[in-house]
Formats: sequence, structure tokens, C-alpha cells
Amino acid sequence: MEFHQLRYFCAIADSGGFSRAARLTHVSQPSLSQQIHKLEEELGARLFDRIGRTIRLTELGRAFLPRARALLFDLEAARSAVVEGSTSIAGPVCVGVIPTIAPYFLPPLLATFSRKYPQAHVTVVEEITPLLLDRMRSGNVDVAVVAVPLQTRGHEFQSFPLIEEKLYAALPKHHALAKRRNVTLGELHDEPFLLLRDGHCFRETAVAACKRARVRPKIIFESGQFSSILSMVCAGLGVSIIPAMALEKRPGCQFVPLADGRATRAIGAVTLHGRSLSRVQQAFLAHLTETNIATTSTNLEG
Amino acid sequence: MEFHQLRYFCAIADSGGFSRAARLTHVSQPSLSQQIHKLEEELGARLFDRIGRTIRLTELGRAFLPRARALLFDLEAARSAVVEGSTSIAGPVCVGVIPTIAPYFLPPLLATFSRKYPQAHVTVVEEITPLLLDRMRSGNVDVAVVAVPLQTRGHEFQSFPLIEEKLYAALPKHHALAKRRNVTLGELHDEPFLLLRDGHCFRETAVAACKRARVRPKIIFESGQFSSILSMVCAGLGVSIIPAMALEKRPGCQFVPLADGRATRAIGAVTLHGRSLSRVQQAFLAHLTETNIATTSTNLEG
DNA sequence: AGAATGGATAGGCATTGCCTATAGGACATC
DNA sequence: GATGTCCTATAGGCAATGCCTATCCATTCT
Repeated sequence: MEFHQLRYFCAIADSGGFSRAARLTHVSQPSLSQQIHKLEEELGARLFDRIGRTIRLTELGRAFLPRARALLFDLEAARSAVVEGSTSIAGPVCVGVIPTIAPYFLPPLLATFSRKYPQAHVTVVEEITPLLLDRMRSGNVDVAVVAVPLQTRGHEFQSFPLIEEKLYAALPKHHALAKRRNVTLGELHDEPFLLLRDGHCFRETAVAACKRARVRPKIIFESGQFSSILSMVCAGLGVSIIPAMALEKRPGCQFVPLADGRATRAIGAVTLHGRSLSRVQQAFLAHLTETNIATTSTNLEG
Repeated sequence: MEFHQLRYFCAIADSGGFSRAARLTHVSQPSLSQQIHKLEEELGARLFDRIGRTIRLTELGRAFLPRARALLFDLEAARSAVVEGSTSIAGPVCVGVIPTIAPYFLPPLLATFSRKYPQAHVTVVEEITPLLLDRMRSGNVDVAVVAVPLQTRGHEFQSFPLIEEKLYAALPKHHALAKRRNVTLGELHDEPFLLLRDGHCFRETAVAACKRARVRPKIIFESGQFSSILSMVCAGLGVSIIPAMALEKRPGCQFVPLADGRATRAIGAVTLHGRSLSRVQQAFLAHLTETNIATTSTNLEG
């Protein structure tokens, strides 16, 4: 039993004749005859009585007709549901962000996105990078905003660059180097360092910068967020390395750009390679890549 | 979009892989791949994400799956409804009978039929032959029990012989010929005749018998039923011609077989040629042809 | 690194759905 | 009652297509 047979059957039943139906459906009359015969054979019963040169539904045909119609209707419904679902920008998007980006980068983006697509339903997951990647693998998270490049083998993930931001030394207000236009990490050689806890990828970024300057930082405090670290810096307990977007106007704190040109953090949007994104998800990704330029220098003045 | 594509889609979604589904459905894996591609192309959206060497339903695929399942389920339901309807002996039968047969022939048949097939729903239409034929043409009546042969051109109807019954002269008890073993219509030449009204085909049967005997009957009364005529005969108002099945034990009436060997009435079951009969309808027809012998001589003793 | 697994691709074959032409009946009209 | 018309059924040919085997390519496990 095939859909076209059901279509033919309904057309014939509706029009009251093979020839009439043939004209309407733009199919030759013998084809209709043939397919109905096939259908009748498969069902083991006649659907039409051929009486003289007119036809009439048999009792069974009459019983079958509404079912055939329903099948065709449901088919169209299923098709248009898919088309609808694939064209309308609506539904859920789950975006993952690492903690060192989340509070600075995402809020304004989410606001504009929700305003642009009111039908969209964004949920945010804040986790460290490896957990986000796992959640992308299992399909829980659609897009992640993380520090790039990822050090995963192969092209398991696809990434879209967003911004690259400079790193700053965060110094107590009265520190000797606090008025400098820039500093090298070598100059901070003996300072006590306040860094993020292990697991936060920005810690690696900072440590890598130190390594380039052949400095082994003396780490005296670890935290999960920049604001705690900055409070400690203000209190004069040590120095730290902070990305541009985390700069905050603080009374006891001064930010000095690192002289090292490679001391930057690149941020990108990442998706699981091979995953098809829904329209909303695509729209969110587009929103990210399109509006990143604006946000780059927003809170540099802080 | 075709049923087999839906089947494949569901199989793959259920089994969680093309190869697994291929093994289950006894179709090669490339065929599945091919058909799913086709389906995806038609819908304009991916149904599965191919991630690494595993697959996962996309959001759309997840939405499509229950609809596909429902379509397949409804298809099977439609199929089995037809099969059920074409095999079970249940449902309506509409049987037509002419008035000169109905009261004598049908009641016992209906009783046994209903006992045999309790699921059957018999309705009876009592009309004169041409109206029954019309109702068969329009599909209102499924089988008719009438006097045969029909004088319709071509083989518009198909008829099944049931019984052939002798004709009797109905004479008042004290009539000169009432004790005879048989009579010819010629002997009733001058008698006043009581016959059925025009339209009843038995009238034609009787008139034809007269014509064969070169008798022009003097018709002094016409009625729609034999019982009225018999009452008149009892009252000595005239004579009549009656078929065997209409014989009734009446005090003032005597029945003498007509000598004319051709003075008979043949009764047959008739259906519209080319009409397919449901199982109940077929069963009723079979019941008619099978049980007619028993009824042939039932009320000859009356 | 090598083997195994899973999906995609290529090419060939058989099926089949559709077509045109025509047969065969039934109906209408002259 | 013969003829033309209007149906559906049948026959035969062609093109589309669904399925197959063989193979490729990437991933994953040992």
C-alpha cells in the first residue's frame, strides 16, 4: 500500500470515475486502473464496483475512504510540521559558557537576542570547558562560548572566532608599577600571584603567559571568580592577570596592559561537528558572531 | 514521502543506527542511507545528526518520529479494518422481495439465517419487481427474490434459480370442477376471474397461462394480495390462479392443479451484475440457494 | 598502529509505475 | 438496430527508482 495509491483511490472516489480522476490528477487513466487493481489485490477486496460504465464504492471502499483520507491528511500535517519547525525561528537553544566569560559577555547578548526573537527560548549552562564539551557531545548543550582554540583532537568541534582580548596585570593602587603604561610578567617575578582555581581554562592562559616570560608565579590564592581575586588585589595581597572583559572600576586597584603581544585570550563559539542546528540555534550563533565587535571595547574604561 | 521511508526512519530511530536497522529490517544499509537521504531532502531538513560513527535524532527528527509512527500504525489499522470487514460475516444485508412471495417464502429463511449469523443485520424491502430492480441499481437493495426470468435486456442482473412451483386453480368448494384431479384453463373459460392488480408480476404469469390456453379471462376483481382473492373465491364470486406457496386451508375453497405442465412460477434470487457482495450478503445468497429445497413442499398440504 | 565498526558513495540490475494504443462493454442517438 | 461515444481494462514499451554488492572514508577500540 503506497501513498499514491491512496491518493488515487480518494481522487476516484471523490470524482466518481477513473477517467474524471485521471483528468484531475494529471495521471493517465490506465495508471489509476492499474494502481487501484494493485491496491484491491493487496487488500483482498474490491474497493469499487464496476457497474456498466459507472463505478461505485463498495461497502468496504466506503469504510476505507475516510481512513485513506485521514492518512493523506496526517501525512501533509507531518510534512508541514517539519517544514514549519525548520523555518520558524522558535524553540529552545541551550548555550554553554565558561564562568570567566559568562558574567561579562553574555547578558547584553541575551537581551538583544530575546528582543529580536521573542519566540526563542534560551537557557544558559555555566560550566568549565571540558564539562561543556561533554554536554555538547551528549546533545544537552547546542552552542558553547569558550576560550579557543580547543585542544581536542581531530575536528570533533567546529569553532567560530568571536573576539580576542588583551590581558592585564591587576595591581594594587600603590604598587610601584601601577602607573606604568605596560608591564612584563618578568617585572612581576617576585610578586605573590592570585589566580583562578585549577580547571578554569583562563588559569592555563595566565600560566602560559608566565611560562613565556620564564616566570614561575608564586600562587598564594586561588578562587573561582575574578571579583574575589580583585578584592584581594585591592587589599594589597598580591597581583593577578585579568582579561580585558573582566576589568572593573575598583578604588584600590590598577590595571596595566601586559607588554607581551601574545598575552591575549581568544573567545569563540563552538558547536559539535556534524550536528545540525535548528533555525533558532543558527540564529543565536549568527547573533554571537555579528554582535561581538561592539562588545569588544565596552568595559575597557572600567 | 513513502511508507517504506517512514518504516526505515522509525527502524533507524528505534534501533539507533543504520546498520542495526538494516539487520532488523532485512534491507541493506546503503538502501536505508539512500532512502533517509531522500526523505531528508524532500523535507528540507536533516532527521539524523551523524556524529562520529553514531547517529542521533535531530530536534526535527524527534518531532517527526511520533507522526511517522502514527502514520504507520494507522495504515495497518486501515488495512486490517478492510481485511476484518471482508472476512467477518457481519453487517447489513438488504433483501428485496415481491409481495406474492414475501409472506410465504421469507419468514422461515430469515429466522434460520439470523440464528446462523447473529451478527448479520437483515432488512427486507417488499416491492413489485421493477421497483426492486431500480433499488438494486441504486445500491439500496443487495439481493432480490423475484419471479424469474427477468425480462431485462443484456445481463444487467445475475440470477440464481431457487424453486419452480406449480400453479393451481382456486375454486369455490361446490364448483363443478372442485373434485377433479386437475383442470385446464380452457375448462374455466367462462368463469369470472379474480386476479392480482396490474404491476404484480404474478398477474402476468397467470395471464400468460390463460393465453397459452387461448382463454381471455373475464376479470371481475383485482387485489394486491392472494388472501383477499381467496376470500372472494370462498364466497363463490369467481375463480383464480394461485401459486403453490400461496395455498391456504380455507373452508370454502378448493385447489386443483392446472393440467398445463408449463403453468409454473420460477423464483430466483437476483443481484446486480458486477456488484461485489460482502461476506454477509454472499452468505445470505448461499442460504437462499441451499435451503430452498426444504421449503418447496412445505405448505402444499394446506 | 592496526583492526573493526558504521555511514556514505558508486555502479549495476530488476522492479515498477507511467505512458500510448487498443480492446471490450454499456449507453445514447439516429 | 446500427453507430458513435464514453467508460474501464489490457498490452507493451520506456524511464525512473529502489535495492543490491563493492568500496571508501572516518571514527573508535584494542
